[in-house]
Amino acid sequence: MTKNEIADTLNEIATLLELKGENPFKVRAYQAGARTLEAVEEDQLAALIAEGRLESIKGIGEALAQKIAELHATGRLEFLAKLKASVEPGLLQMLEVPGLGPKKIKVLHEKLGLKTLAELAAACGDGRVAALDGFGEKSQQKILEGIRNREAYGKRHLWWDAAAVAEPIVAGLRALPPVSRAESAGSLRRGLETVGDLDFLVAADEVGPVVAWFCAQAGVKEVTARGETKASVRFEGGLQADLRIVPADQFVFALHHFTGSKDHNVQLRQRALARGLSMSEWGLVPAAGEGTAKEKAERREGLKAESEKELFAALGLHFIPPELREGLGEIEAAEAGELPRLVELGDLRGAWHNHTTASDGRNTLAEMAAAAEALGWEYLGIADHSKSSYQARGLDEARLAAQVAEIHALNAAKKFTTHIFTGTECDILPDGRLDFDDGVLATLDYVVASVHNAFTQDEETMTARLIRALENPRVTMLGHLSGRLLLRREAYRVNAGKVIDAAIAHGVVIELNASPQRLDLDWRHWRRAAERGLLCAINPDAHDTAGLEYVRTGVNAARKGWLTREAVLNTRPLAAVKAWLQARR
DNA sequence: GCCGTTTTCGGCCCGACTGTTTTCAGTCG
Repeated sequence: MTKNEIADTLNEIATLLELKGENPFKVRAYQAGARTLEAVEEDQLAALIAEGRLESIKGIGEALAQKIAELHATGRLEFLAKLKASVEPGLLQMLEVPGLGPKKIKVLHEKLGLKTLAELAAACGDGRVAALDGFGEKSQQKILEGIRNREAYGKRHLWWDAAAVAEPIVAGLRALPPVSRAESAGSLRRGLETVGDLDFLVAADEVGPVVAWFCAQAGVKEVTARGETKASVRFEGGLQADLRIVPADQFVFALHHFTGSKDHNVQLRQRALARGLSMSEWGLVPAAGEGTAKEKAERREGLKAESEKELFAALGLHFIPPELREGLGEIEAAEAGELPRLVELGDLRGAWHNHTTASDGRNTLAEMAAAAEALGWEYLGIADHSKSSYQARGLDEARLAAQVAEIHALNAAKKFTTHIFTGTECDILPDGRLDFDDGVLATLDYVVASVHNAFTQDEETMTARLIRALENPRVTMLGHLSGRLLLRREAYRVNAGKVIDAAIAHGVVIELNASPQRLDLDWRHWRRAAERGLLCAINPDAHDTAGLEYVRTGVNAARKGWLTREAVLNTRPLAAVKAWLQARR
């Protein structure tokens, strides 16, 4: 196991112990051990284990050292297996309900004998929860809402998670002998922030082996449909996937159809009709004449298209990238030849909002720098939390100064080709002041300002708070403007339009936080904001080396927001970025 | 479970907010 996987395991133990009502300091010892481990470099960990010197690390004693060594060597832990077996799995799910923590769950379990979310919902429904000591009407209502939200949200999945499932499937389909083409379609292909189910489209001259492979994949829990041209399966995680198999000459039409969106398709079909054509998943055929579109397509009366580009061209349009197909004016723009040249993943040369083990990150500064170099980035910004974010081990002035010195030394040593910028993710305090004073901020290359507390302020207060922060000339960019967590937490109340106006007025960048669960500021704002001069930074908000790759979802969202390379600061080369930051100081 | 010239037990431990409470416990970031 890697150090971060071991740390995950220690945290899992902590959660289980907490649910069992263990000594809270023991729980904290496991959590502290996990954090300590993250701050160790991977090869250093292997050496410490080999030399039996794990216990020389502060925070790791005899018990943790033994468990870490066992996990490192075998990836398994008997202690954890037993612990897991002794805790009802339903109780772990209850932890995901907002407002429920280990203490309350323990009470619900012991006093009412509740073991599952369904039982909990029922107990809320008939008032048994409100009657418990320490609970009341409001708690009961909040729990019920939480469970219902969870059910509603549970139908969708983060794009990142869905893509991780879909990509090996597309690769697997393409490797099958009868398959000439395979793509995923639907909202996944359009790069939407959440995905309902997966759609796969295949061109193949033989159906049987493709359906058989699809239904027999690892992770398939249930085959819900299995027909001549179509199959549906459900995976362990609840994700549903549909497979459609078409003849090669229908592939392009079907791909376009199943990519959607519905609005886009409706508009495009209207356009086709106005030109005497009928468009469907079967093909693009003359609207008049004998038979349905399907029959005409089968008689090969329609357009032959090898690519979507040809399909759009037949309707007098430039190619519309899938991300833009939301029925929000892309057809008009394609007709006028005014589609933007959208930013691409390969345009990015770095990013700013990233964490290290100094605050709540899980990889050290050197590990993050090495990972950025491996991605070919010219620069990497380090923006660890500021002191008020106590829970994230935010840095105070002294620790920040030490980190700045460490970064300067790293740059001077030229160990990595990637230049490291010094920054902070500075808390915006409830009144709009910043967590560090200007003198401290002036020692940094840049400042990301973000809200991490007092989420319940009213819209006017929150808007004024953000604008006050933007008025500080030391602020370079605004972090995750709305604070939303997709499928988990709504945005706080804020007038995004006014905040965007203020950012433009003060020359402050707004980040497109590319963390798969944030994608904040939402792509729906970007087109108009960028037209009015707002500059974007696609920031991964990485908390470990793998997290740097979140820029991929960020680019999806940026493309959905019609952003060009010019609108995104981190497409600029190092020298240009240095000059830009210098000019703002 | 970890730590220690307070050295083998007793302390470890942020602050705001919410909802439940007559003074606080639990949750959350």
